[in-house]
Amino acid sequence: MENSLTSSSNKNWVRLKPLSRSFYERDTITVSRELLGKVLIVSGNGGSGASMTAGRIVETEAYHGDDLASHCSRGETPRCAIMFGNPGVAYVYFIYGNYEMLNFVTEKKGYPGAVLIRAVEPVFGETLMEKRRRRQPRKLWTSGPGRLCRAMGIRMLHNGHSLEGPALFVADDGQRPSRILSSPRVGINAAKERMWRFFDGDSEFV
DNA sequence: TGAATGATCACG
DNA sequence: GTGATCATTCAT
Repeated sequence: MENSLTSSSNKNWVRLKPLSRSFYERDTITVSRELLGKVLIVSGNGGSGASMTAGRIVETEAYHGDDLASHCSRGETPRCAIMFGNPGVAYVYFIYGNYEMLNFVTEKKGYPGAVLIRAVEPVFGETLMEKRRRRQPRKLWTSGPGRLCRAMGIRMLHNGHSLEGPALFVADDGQRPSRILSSPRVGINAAKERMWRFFDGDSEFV
């Protein structure tokens, strides 16, 4: 017998299909909201063995071209060039000398947009997440953009990687948050009036 | 509350 | 080349 919510079988998550490019090729704010409740699935361990982790997205932030807080607010630079490119691609950057941040490129090619993934709830591969997050309590495994990248093995090598699978993708398993809330973005000084942080109001991981 | 830690970008 | 800044995290 398998319970779809509690089973630890890989197959439940592996069988999920990646959302297609068209999901991402839309308004960044729409994509930010619709990503809540979807499942992020990451496979591979930098060549050092098989691994898979999965987490339900519970917190996102929108960034786009007409936005003083965006990396692309002053036009195209080497780092943010990927935001001008194809949607449905990972934009990963390294910051504060320590942390990777995972984003998904949105909007039509030529207009820069991305969604920052700020928190997920672990749903698969928790043993591996715990190991990667060394002794931290469960709630600190994936609550925060740097933490979730650590827990799920997301590195700079994922920058530019397609989100149409199989190494890194998002899938819809039918679950949706019952309450979506919004607020100003975290750690941002510019454009504070924009309520472009979206989160699951019932999640303990935000 | 502040240190850690290194890539990025604007400037010249 | 230089220095200020940074979509953070963790320990004090």
